[in-house]
This record gives sequence, C-alpha cells and structure tokens, in this order.
Amino acid sequence: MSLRNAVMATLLDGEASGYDLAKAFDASVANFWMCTPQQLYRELDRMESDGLVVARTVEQERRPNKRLFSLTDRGLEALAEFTAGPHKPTAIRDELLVAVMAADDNAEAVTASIQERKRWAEAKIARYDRLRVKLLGGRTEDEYLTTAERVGPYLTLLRGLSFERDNVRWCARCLTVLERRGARLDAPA
Amino acid sequence: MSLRNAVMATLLDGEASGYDLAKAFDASVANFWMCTPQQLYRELDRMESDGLVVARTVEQERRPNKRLFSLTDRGLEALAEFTAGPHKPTAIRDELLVAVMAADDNAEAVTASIQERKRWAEAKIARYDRLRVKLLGGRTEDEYLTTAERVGPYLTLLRGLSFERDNVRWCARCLTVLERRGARLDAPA
DNA sequence: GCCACCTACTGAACTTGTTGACTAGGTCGA
DNA sequence: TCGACCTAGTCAACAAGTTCAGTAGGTGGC
Repeated sequence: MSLRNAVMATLLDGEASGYDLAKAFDASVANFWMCTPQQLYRELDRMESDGLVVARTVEQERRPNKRLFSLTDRGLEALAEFTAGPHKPTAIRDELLVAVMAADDNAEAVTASIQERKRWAEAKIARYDRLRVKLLGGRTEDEYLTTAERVGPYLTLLRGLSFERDNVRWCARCLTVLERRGARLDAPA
Repeated sequence: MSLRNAVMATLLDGEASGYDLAKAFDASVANFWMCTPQQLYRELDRMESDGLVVARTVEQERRPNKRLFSLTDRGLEALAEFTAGPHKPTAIRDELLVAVMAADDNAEAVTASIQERKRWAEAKIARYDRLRVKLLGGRTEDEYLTTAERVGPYLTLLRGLSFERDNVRWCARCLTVLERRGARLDAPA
C-alpha cells in the first residue's frame, strides 16, 4: 500500500512515464524503496483508477507511445496525509548478511561475496556523487540547502550515500577479520 | 525462498522453537532480515516437510508445548549452497525516507517523525551494545575475533550497530537542515 | 550486417508477506 | 484480584512482490 507514496513523492518532480519512474527508482529511490518495473506499471494503473494520478498519452514516432503520469490534487492530499502519519520501521532484506551470519562454515565463498559487495557499493557511491553534483548545480551545499525549493530528494540522497560508505567500511572490516582467521586456521601457531 | 536461509543461519546456534526464533529475529536478525512470527511458523513447517529441519515436541507443564527445531544434514548442505552462491542486492523499504523525499510540503510533521526515528535508533544502539558485550563475554574484541568459534553473528551485529549510528547522524543532519529552513521561511530576511 | 542494448510497455502465474483474530494457561505488580 | 504482558502457538483472508515471457521498432558499435 505504500509503493504509491514513493511514486507520488517522485512525481513531485513533474510528470513521468512508468519507464521514467523505473529509471528514477533505479537511480536513487531504490535506496529506500526497491521495486521492479512491473510493480510500477501495475501500481500506476491502480493509482489512476483511484484518482491519485492522471495519465496523458503521448504519441511518438519511431518509438512506442508513452503515458505520462502526473499528480492530481487528490494525489497531493494523499501524499500529505502519508507524510503526516506514523511510519513503519525500516525493513531490510540482505542476503549477504545472512551469508555472513553463516560464514564460519564457508569463509572463502563468503569472502568473495563481500568483495563483490564492496566493489558494488563503491560504484554506487560514485553514481550518487555524480547525482549530487548534478542536484547542487554549481551551488555549495550550504547555498543549496538554504535556497533550493526542495531539499527532500537531496536529504534522501545523502542517506543513500552514507549507507553505501558505511557498507564499504563494514566490508573492509569483515575482510580483515576473515582473512586473519583464515591465516590462523592455515597455520595454527 | 530465502527466509529459510536466515532461519537456518540462526539455527546454527542450536535448536530453537518458532517462538525462540521470533525473539532472535527481533533482537538482531531483523537488521538484515525482517519477518513476522507468522512467516516463521509457516516457513518452519515447509522446511520440515522439505527435510531441512527436524522438530521434536517438548511437552511442558503449565505452559503450551513447544516444538524445537534443529538443522538436519540436508539443511546444513542447503545453507552451504546458499552461502556459496550469488546474493541479491540489499532490498530496503523505509517509509520515513519516502516521507522525507516529500518533506518540503509538510516539514513539521516530517520533523517529528525524524525525531522519533532518531530516538528509536538510539534505543536500538543501546540494545545492540548490550548484545555485543554479552557476545564478547569479557574478552576484548580482538581476542574474540581471533579465538571465537563463530564470528558471523558478531559481524552482522556490527553491521546493525553501524547502520543505526549512521541513522542517528543522518537524522541529526536532517533536523538541522529542516530547522534552518523553517526559520528562514518564518522570517525571510 | 549482425548483435546487443534502449524505449515503453503488457500479461499471467506464482511466491511471499501482512493483518487480525483466536486459544489458553502463567506470572507479576498495584 | 484485576489487568497487562509472557509463552507458544494456529488459522484464514488478503495484499504485495517476483519471475518469465512477449511485443516491436530504433540506435550504436565493430
């Protein structure tokens, strides 16, 4: 029931197609609300029939037509109601952490997975940094935060950034620990 | 399909009832794998019929009977297969972040939510710290990490700890930013 | 000139996850 | 002795999420 709110918050940036939303989610919303494109398309249909968004079809040449969605007043209202209300605690699902919990029986494989995650987090940091620079648009952060119309998307981006940086640090720590234990097991003093 | 792996990783600590698992999840696994008790009970039944766990019923006086589950060899194998394999990227769902993304239209309410989240994260840090002290059992971290039989659960605990500390920092930052903007809007120089 | 990826979706089947209510006795504090 | 919370679950209904496949033309590189 709450994917809609993430969609509406994204539509505050202006009208977008399902496809646009999928890209936007992939680029930054995924940090706090993961979903597949299929979910978006389905949810957008429902939201339209609930009157939260309206679609306008844009015919395109040499490309499939697209439907651009934008928020209605009802949508804005629903979003405001959501932001006012209480929020469920963070729900995380991370298979790597499950694997780490069981790592002691399979240290090598898990080590490889941690290394991969570390690289992946580093790549994500680079992408977020680029997005950040783009959002700031030449202003300093301080200028931006006091003068920009909206700071919400910037604040969520900061959360994603620090989450991934934290990930990198934690991965490094795990690697050190597992490596040392590996050495100890190979040559137990 | 992957809740089972979280359950099996938890059962490495020894046999447990559905109720015990629910508590264990609540205390620490929830950081990387959220689930409701109902999910656990249902999944345990399925795992039993798949031969990954065995149950032994313990009759109790003055208390409902319980079924203690433990890993079978098949379960251990399945877990090893999982830890070896590739892992899906982290999936996060956080309503507060959705609200923050839309915060610019409703700063006061969102500010309150952020404050609440901050307090909640601080409480969680305190609980994790207690768990950590308990796990260490008087040893220094270094001693523990080189000598303990299993370090997996400790490493995941560290991830939870740093996640919540990061949460607290981010909340504080958001509050500062929103407060300053609030002041600016009330008295626009 | 072929392969791979991009735009922009749609559909159906299936698996997971959530919510609420119910059972039933025990313990603990005011 | 009353209400609140703890142990230890079960059941049913519903909502949400995942997976796989398909459509169909366009663009870009080697």
